[in-house]
Amino acid sequence: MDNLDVARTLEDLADLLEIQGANPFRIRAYRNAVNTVETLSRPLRSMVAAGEDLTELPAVGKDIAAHIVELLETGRIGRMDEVTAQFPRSLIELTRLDGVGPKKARRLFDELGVRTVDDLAAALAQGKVEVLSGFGKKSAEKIGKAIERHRRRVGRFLLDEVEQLVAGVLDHVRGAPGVGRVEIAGSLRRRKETIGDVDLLAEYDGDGTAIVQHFVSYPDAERVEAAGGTKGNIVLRSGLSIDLRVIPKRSFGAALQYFTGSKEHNVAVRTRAVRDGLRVNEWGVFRIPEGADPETVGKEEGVRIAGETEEDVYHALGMDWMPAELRENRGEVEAARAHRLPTPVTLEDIRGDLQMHSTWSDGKASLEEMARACSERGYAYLAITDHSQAMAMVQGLTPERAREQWLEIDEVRERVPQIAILRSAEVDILKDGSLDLPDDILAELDVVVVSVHSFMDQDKRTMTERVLRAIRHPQVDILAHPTGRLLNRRESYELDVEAVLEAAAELDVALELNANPNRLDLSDVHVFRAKEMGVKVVISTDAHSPRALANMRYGVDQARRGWLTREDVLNTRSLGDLLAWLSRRTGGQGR
DNA sequence: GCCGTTTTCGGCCCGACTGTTTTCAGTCG
Repeated sequence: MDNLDVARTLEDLADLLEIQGANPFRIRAYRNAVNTVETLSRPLRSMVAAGEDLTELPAVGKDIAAHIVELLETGRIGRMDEVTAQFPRSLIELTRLDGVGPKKARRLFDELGVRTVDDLAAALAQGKVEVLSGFGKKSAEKIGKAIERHRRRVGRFLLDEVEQLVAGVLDHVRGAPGVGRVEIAGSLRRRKETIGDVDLLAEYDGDGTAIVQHFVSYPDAERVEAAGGTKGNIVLRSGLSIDLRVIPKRSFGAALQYFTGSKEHNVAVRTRAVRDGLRVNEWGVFRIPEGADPETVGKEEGVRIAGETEEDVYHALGMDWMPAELRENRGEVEAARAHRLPTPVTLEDIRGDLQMHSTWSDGKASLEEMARACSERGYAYLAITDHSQAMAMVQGLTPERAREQWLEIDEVRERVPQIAILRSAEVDILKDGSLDLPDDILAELDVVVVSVHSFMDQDKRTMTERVLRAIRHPQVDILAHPTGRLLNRRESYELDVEAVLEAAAELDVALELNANPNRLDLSDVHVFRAKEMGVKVVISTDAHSPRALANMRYGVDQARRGWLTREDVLNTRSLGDLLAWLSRRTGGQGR
């Protein structure tokens, strides 16, 4: 049971309490605790084992701390059992349907005995839903469509997919008559690894109905869900839902701040503002007059002190502006007030790419083409990391073929002298943690990258020991895609990431942040933890073609979400500094 | 249920849209 399991359980409990109709503030307390647990970099299990007091954690008090301890020790929470005796856990899934929240889920259960999405589909088919008071024909129709969508959609969208889908919509909205700035907000602006739906903002002074109408006329929109004077929503054929808000110029910064989120970040910002006698909403920052009842004060009443730009909004609250990637309520609000925000690494800081494949294994382009493509990107160095022999299906390198490849590297070095080509390989970590190439070959590589590609179903202890053994090998420099996850497709293998990070810190082995948008492995939370523990991170594309070298930016985005600065990322270093690090164990010899 | 520069009780972020209402509840972000 890791932190995410704990978070999921507490979240389920919050959802069930909401269906039960519990005090909304109690429900919020649970959700706040979920956020703490989700973004906690250290394992709760080891904190409990070390006898640490969980109530020290933000939003975790006596009761929730006890729930967590109980869950870790027994695998259950008594409070949860009480609630599920009354309301089945499957009701939570109902609330995931668009248009169905906790109140409707409860009424469907109480009045129709609906327990699952399938039950609900059956009840709809029998016409039982539309006759319930408060539901009606349109609601029933909407829920039916939500069920279809729910069944079709397996996961959230990947960043690169969303970018392609949104590009056309952006162009379309920018063509609306009289529209000013058009910006992306939401999780897409925060560069989250997966995206649920997209938020766009358009600047326009006046009645926004015409802009919204233009937006919802987008040719690839399969459905229009909403179209009012300030907001519209369309769903593309792919199932991606896109919101557009029309915002007057004086409020554009406040709206951008608000709709960028995250929700947790905004709650923290607004709570902060309330203490200073300010009200923050998507229309601006307002000073509420002394003695006024906040309940009766309108949305734009009081003295406007900010709103046109995001910078103004943060400054009005005594905070520094921060990049959107930091806005996850992981301490950035406090850091912004203390003027201690990190300066996140940028794409321009990257000096080289330390994982890519060529036609020597499963890459699509020759070694020379990859080198030239890296040079065109302005890099100072690259490492060619073809697979090792265990990956026989992709013609992984045997020791003999590795030596042949080095001859070609020598030739390409002469033809492409403007960039340093490092000898490397993505060496398989075999079942028992030994490496897939002999030591004499490893000794002649400039960079040794290791990774797991087989026996991914090993239990946690075995897998962790396997990886630890591999990185203890004195020639190893980088552990690639450390958890093996594929977003929306494959969970990470069982691995004690904390133990691996500890060992990596001690051994001075770097961990890769794989920039492929399907992987983004490490996660932002793991990246954050790596930084805390002083582990170096390498951002690599794992490119199998020149084109895929452009994925570097997704890795940089993820690194920024993990608060990494230029200094934390190994491949921002100059070639000389990188080589110096690579020879850390041989005392500057060889290479 | 949590929390404290309003500190151990009494607060807790805020607004838009939809559908079913006849003044508002529910959902969403």
